[in-house]
Amino acid sequence: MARPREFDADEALEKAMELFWDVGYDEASLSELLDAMAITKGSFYKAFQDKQSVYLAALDRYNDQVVSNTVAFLGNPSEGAGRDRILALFGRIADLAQKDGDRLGCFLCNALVDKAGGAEAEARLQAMTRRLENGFYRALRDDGLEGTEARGTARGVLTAYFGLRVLGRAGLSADMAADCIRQVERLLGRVH
Amino acid sequence: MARPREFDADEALEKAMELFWDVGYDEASLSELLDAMAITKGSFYKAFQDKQSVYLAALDRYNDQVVSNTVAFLGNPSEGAGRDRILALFGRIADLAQKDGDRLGCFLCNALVDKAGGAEAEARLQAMTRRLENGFYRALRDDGLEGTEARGTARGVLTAYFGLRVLGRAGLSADMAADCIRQVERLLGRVH
DNA sequence: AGAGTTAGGAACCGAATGGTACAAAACACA
DNA sequence: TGTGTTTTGTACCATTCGGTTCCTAACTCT
Repeated sequence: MARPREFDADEALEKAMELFWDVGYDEASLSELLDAMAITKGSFYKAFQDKQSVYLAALDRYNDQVVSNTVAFLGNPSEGAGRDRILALFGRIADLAQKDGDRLGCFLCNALVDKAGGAEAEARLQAMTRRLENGFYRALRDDGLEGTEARGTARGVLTAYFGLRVLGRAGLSADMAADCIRQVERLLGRVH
Repeated sequence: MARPREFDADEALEKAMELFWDVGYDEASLSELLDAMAITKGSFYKAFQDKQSVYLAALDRYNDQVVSNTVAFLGNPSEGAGRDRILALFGRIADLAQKDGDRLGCFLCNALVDKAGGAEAEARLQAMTRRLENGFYRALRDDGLEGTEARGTARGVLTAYFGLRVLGRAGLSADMAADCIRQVERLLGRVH
């Protein structure tokens, strides 16, 4: 029994996430944010609390969508052996990154470096990082790797993942990407 | 034949670099910058052009000091074999990072993700990245690795380097750091 | 000491920042 | 067709942003 909302909150949050992903927290001004979300200031502060809470919501959204998707892929036996899933993930990232014009990188990685959004943001980022690490870990366990061995390798893979993501945002070349992949292969004992 | 400067420009630039390193370009407001550099606005704009040029100068300073130092270490035969130099570098970084309270990471890596400072900044960042890669490359060549092999491995090491730096800024634990090092060892064929 | 030159500092600038207040508009329900 | 409720858009808020102006202070050289 009231006026209905004229915008899709979920859609607006998606656009907010894309902006934060691209330019970070501080660089995304409120007016840019409103433009991206295609709403006005009134609606913004009625639907959400403030800029920071939208940032946190964007992080949650990234977790629910991108990270979950990635972890699910890593844990999906129908995608091949665990190490092949990891390699496929890296290949996908490298392909995406070497298409010039991407330069987005990984929101989690970017936000980790950004250090914005206060303690609440950091807690979410740490949780996401752990999820990713555990995704790699479980994929390696699927290949029969022993616990501590899988844990160590998972962390090495996580390190390479973030490194590749940074290079992707820096605009890595095709052959650079190929070399990175090859090193991950070696890390996983899958030398061609 | 004029009034002498009351502050050390080099020292002020050092402080500016430290602030940009810590919080990035946008998050470092002019007033914070002035506080850190311990000068007033008048001196700032008299001695430097504007905020961005100080940022560029800070990047140059990082290149001249930190990156040069790192590359020199990687190329110094008296520090042991090439791969041992690389491992020593990673060990140093991990040690520094696991001391809690650091959380600075690498200015180059942070700035790469930040994407601030315009095209001039990006050119410097790309140059620095190349210097680092070549530092790894030359260290590997010192161990007798063949050209393309050394290039590929250098890029894998560079990826791990950035990854470790991101994790360091995220506040990695001691055992996480140890695991990362172990994977680099494996990458270099120096399994213990 | 005086002239010339530069640094320092404070006042000031318009623009943009994140955020609030409030009236008008658009709906659901009676 | 009112009436109540919520959204929307606009005007407004203090504060801060990066940057300029300009006067005074401090110094060197003659």
